Amino acid sequence: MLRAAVELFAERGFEQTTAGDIAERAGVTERTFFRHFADKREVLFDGSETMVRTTYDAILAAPADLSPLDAALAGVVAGGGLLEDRHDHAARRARIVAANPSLRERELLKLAAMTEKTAEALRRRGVGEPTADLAAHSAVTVFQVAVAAWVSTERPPTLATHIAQAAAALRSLG
Amino acid sequence: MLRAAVELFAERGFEQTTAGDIAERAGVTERTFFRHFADKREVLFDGSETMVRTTYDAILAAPADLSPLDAALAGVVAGGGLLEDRHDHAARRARIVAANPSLRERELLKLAAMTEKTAEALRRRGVGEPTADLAAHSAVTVFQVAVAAWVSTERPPTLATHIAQAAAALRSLG
DNA sequence: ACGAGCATGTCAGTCACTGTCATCACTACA
DNA sequence: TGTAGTGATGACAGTGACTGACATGCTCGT
Repeated sequence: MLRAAVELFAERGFEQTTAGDIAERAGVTERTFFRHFADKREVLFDGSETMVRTTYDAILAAPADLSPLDAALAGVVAGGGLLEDRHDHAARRARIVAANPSLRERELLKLAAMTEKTAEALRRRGVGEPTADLAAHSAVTVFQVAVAAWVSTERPPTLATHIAQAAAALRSLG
Repeated sequence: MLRAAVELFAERGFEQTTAGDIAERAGVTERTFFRHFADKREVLFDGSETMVRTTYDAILAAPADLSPLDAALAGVVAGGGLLEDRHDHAARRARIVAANPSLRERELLKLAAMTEKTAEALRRRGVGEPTADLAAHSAVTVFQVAVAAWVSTERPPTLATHIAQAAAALRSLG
């Protein structure tokens, strides 16, 4: 079902694929498609819940002496680890998402969820209100920029490397 | 039409208001509603195009010796200036948006557009690729955090003040 | 008066998504 | 072994967001 959707999106594009098309190729009914995915877009964001949780847990598990920003970055490195061995799939997916505004929208919502959870984790580490928010935003921004660079490279270094580079660039903003 | 929509959203909520309802209260047809707004959500993001352009222009007009981040911040201060004397309206709008995930989504898309335009302006100032992206993201994050704080206060200081505070907090992240 | 252009109304159609009910496989348990 | 409960699926009808096509009326320059 998930595979059917990605195939069709890649072949005809997102808009040109109806929920019925996906269901048909997957051998189920349109109705059951919507029982598994809240809406058509969600198909492309299946693992995001897991990634957010991984990030959250990693922040709580990080050494207590890390700065808020470093703890948050440790989190997104852990979350990004889930993508590490799926570069091809991530790149294909990124191409589909980039081609459709409503999918970009959904992606931004997922990243916002990641930001919120990251801030929450930082707060549980005792970080104060405005700092937690800003550090979370910064870390997720780094993640976003790093992923974009990572997927747009043919035979890239690890995503973690990209994250480290982006983080360094961020710090040198002054 | 715009007023009709905001009223209805505030009264019954976004989902409980159909496009037909809005059109009816505005004294037009549903069809003409969709001629003026690309979709139902766009009603709440009417001025965003203007704000982005204002931000963009301000960055290009900023003193040449400002750092990338400072130039970007000058931009969002100028963009935010458009809201300065509409605090009540902004707060009402923020409440509606916060209550609906699909509206949050759209808001994030608008902020992403602002980020992109900001990065583009920085590049036109000669800022390099990764730096421009990160500075733009940081400035828009500051803007976002500042607006959130601004609208949630009864008789707040200016939005510009909030932006300055958030920017200071960002810099002290290390 | 006349034609161009532009906003609006009308109508039919597509598609995302939802509520409801029936069916069917599987499991627990008497 | 029979049976009641549970969960996944199918079938079907309905709502509402949006679109395309065509007709009508208004305004403005000539």
